[in-house]
Amino acid sequence: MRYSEDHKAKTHQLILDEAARRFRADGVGATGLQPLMKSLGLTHGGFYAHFKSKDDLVEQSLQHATAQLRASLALKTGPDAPLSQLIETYLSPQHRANPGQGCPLPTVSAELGQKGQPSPTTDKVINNRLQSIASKLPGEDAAQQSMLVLSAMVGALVLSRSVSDPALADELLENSREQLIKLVEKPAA
Amino acid sequence: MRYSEDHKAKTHQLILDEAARRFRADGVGATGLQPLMKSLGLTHGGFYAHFKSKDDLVEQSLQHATAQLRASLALKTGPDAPLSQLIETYLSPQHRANPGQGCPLPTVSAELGQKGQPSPTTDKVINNRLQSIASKLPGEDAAQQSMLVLSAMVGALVLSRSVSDPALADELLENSREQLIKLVEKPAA
DNA sequence: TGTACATCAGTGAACGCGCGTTCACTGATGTAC
DNA sequence: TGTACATCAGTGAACGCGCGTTCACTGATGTAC
Repeated sequence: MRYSEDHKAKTHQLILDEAARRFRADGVGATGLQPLMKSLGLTHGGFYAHFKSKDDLVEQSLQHATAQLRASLALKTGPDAPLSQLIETYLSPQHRANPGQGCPLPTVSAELGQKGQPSPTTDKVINNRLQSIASKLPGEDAAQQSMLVLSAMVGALVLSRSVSDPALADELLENSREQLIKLVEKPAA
Repeated sequence: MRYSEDHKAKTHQLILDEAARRFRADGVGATGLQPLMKSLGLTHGGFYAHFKSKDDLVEQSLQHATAQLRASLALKTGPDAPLSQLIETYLSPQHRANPGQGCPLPTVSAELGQKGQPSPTTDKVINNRLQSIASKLPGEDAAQQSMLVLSAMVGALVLSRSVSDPALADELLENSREQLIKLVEKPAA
């Protein structure tokens, strides 16, 4: 059957949306193309009309997730929001509970890095975040400090999601958040 | 063939050693039991004389890695070494380059957490680390601060390993290390 | 306006592959007599 | 001391399964005449 002009582009976006969500929520390795396509009401064979390979989809999903996230962040908090607000959002229970809609660094990027297949897109995402953080930090070593801040943000999310005791998960998230905010508001001399 | 009395225990340890290394270096999902046993000169069928399942091996490997790490850390740095030394070791190029011998939190625990199958052993490892860090921190909120410190340590390692540009990987590791040491030596009021 | 043809997103069977797990079997050595 | 038997760590074929990928095919719609 032949479809309307923009039909293929729409399907392409549907696959990308769902893949970006699943890759972050369940992991790249644990996400099969067959179940993915089936959940969209499609058969798996058609996948290769849209993407060259699974690796291609992973790469595009990573970029897609980044673009989505930037857009949604721009809505919630303006570009000149204070750093504490960014930390508050990043280390929120909502973000922890919804990896599929969240930052790909603790999920997709970490998984690719562990496999020894890091993507240059991860570098871009990190550099972007670092710039954004550094621009909100006072002092001469804002660039250096921004790396510590980003590490703490990603690490707290990873740890909070790795733990089996919900109380410990909450503590890790809350204390990291509060201590980090305290740090960026009262930087050490 | 029948073997000497302690032969089975030795084989058990060999499997555990190699599994603990591979799970951290390559990931749990990417480590097959067949290649694992073959690399030890054994056939895969014999695996189930030693472990109930792959999940059982994962759990035991996580505990094994933790015990190994505690022993090697006790050798390198005494229990009353300053926090800066612990950070220096954790965020060293050596640790980043050798996940198979390193801390399981950024590797195995993170992977299990992402899959939604966190192990209580992870909780124990984290609690242990937090206590060790907090005991070396001054001030009343040492327990709260220790969570930020551990988050930063794990996050810096994860990010540094996720990046494709070696220069950026070095920067992330070095700056996180230096800024974190600066923080714990000159805590904010 | 009506008919023949081209297009191409999507179909679904099939491919080889590696996975975790099972199981009947092997055979060198320890034990019993 | 010599022989028959029990033990059991390790063997290797086989199981069903889901994976990524390929490919000949379908059929509704747009285009050409």
